[in-house]
Amino acid sequence: MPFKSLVEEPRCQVVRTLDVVGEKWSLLIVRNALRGQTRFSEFRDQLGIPTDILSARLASLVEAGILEKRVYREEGSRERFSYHLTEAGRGLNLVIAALIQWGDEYNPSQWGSASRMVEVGTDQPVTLQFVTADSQFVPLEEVTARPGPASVVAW
Amino acid sequence: MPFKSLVEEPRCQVVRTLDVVGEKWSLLIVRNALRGQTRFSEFRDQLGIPTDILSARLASLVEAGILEKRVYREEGSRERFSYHLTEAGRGLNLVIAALIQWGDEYNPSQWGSASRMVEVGTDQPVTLQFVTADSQFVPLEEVTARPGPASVVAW
DNA sequence: AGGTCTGAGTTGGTTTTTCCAACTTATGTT
DNA sequence: AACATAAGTTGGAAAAACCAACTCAGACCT
Repeated sequence: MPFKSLVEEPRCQVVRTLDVVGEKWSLLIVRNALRGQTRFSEFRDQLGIPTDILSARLASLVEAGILEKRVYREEGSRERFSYHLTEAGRGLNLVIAALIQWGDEYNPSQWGSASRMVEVGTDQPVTLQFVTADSQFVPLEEVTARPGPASVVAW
Repeated sequence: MPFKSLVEEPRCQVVRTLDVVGEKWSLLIVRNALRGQTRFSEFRDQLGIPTDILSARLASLVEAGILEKRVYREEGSRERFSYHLTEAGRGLNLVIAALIQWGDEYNPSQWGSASRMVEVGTDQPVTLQFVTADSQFVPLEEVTARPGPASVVAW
């Protein structure tokens, strides 16, 4: 657990979120889960992650409420476990999409994009935009962070 | 450098982006830079990061084109270095905003939000939304990833 | 000229994570 | 009974992070 303090929950959302998904491999597991993968062996084979780390990450993602551990049984097999995204886990496609979009824009690969975000029904590509409450688009350069209610002295 | 391979640049944007900002502390340095911090001592004091790690991260962020190292001289001091976001670095406020928004929604603090994203001129709060090419909003659950041009077998 | 201060690091040694390969466990099949 | 398989565990090596102490180069003071 990279940034967690035992005495006090960190105030900053960035820190709190990175507590949950900032460890190595965590977001990649979530990304693969968003692609529909649910099993230990799928994550292991697709990501090439060491199995002890995978085991630890799955446990901490379950504990963080991002994955849910379920029992399944395949024809002629014993019971096994699978891992399914919760609503909070599915919410992380916001973060994944941001990483994809930044990578496409500022760190493109010579081979083009490996994945695109699309609307499920229509397969139309979608992008992330900053939007005000009255649905006005705001360019990225015109957006900044300000201290909110929970900021006491520093952020 | 967490995920980098020397023989081949990874195809997936998520992996490529995490190569650059996935190490511990990197995104927090960027976040503080977005708040206007530029100096070694500011990052050190605000983040509480070990100085050798800070030194290494600043160097790798410079190398990745996210920060730019500049010389400055204060009244009655010798020349020193400061670190300024490049355009690519400023683009990371997309990622920071996604982390903040996810944290607010799925992992809220009892003290409320420590920071809000706002439009610079008006201070109106902004949120990240998925949008199609013809400016239609798409709810998060209706968005998924699909393989793009650079995906050969797996993603 | 010598001593002190300050920002920005570097260095050496310890602790924590990650990695890797080999092993285990609980079934179900042959 | 022997073998196969998914889902892990375990032990030891390598890498990364952490911490405290130290350096370095100019500015400033006496």
